[in-house]
Amino acid sequence: MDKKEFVIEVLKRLRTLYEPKIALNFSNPWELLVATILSAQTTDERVNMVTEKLFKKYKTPEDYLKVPLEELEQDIKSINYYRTKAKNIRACAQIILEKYGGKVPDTMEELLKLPGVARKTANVVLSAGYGKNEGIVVDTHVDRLSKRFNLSKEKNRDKLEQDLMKIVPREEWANFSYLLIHHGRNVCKAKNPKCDECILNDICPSAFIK
DNA sequence: CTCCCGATAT
DNA sequence: ATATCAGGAG
Repeated sequence: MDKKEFVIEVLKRLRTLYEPKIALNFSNPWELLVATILSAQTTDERVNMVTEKLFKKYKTPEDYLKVPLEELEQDIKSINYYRTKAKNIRACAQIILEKYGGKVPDTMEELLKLPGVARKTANVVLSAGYGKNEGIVVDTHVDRLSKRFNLSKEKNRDKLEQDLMKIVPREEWANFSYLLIHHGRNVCKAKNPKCDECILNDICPSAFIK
């Protein structure tokens, strides 16, 4: 089984366990952008707890600029790096209003110009927000599982993404990321992977070796 | 490579 | 008390 066949089989099996959907709650691209900025180094579940209240108070980019920065900080206080993230969200709101007429950009190039947005965040917005497959979301789970699957040895996230883009069929890019993220959180954990109960343990090159 | 930083599990 | 979680900027 080569890498491409391996990926197809992995997707087929993981689909029986999880929905290939992002775990973040949102109702439009702007909310998705805010949620994704908040999700850096933070679990999606915690982000959802915060955004449930946040999105009732703040609807549009303008709403984030109406209140003092300190107020926004308090509203996201239970999130990691809340000061940096509050500042980035406000700066994004400002730029999106001034440069993009209030609409979140739908291209990689423009998204990467936003503060607090690198390829991971941009790929989430493009795939989950706009249904575009410009790249593959590579977070810590996709990074770790790709290496355990021997799909790439790249340490550099951007280069790892390039490797994956050559192996995974384009129409599956989004599914690949979200299925691996779910499996990484539940079974193929960073520290103590549950290989004994993993649906992939008969084909995984790293099964049972630690 | 350092800084940003809180919640939850153990 | 300490480990774990899990991106981006400078």
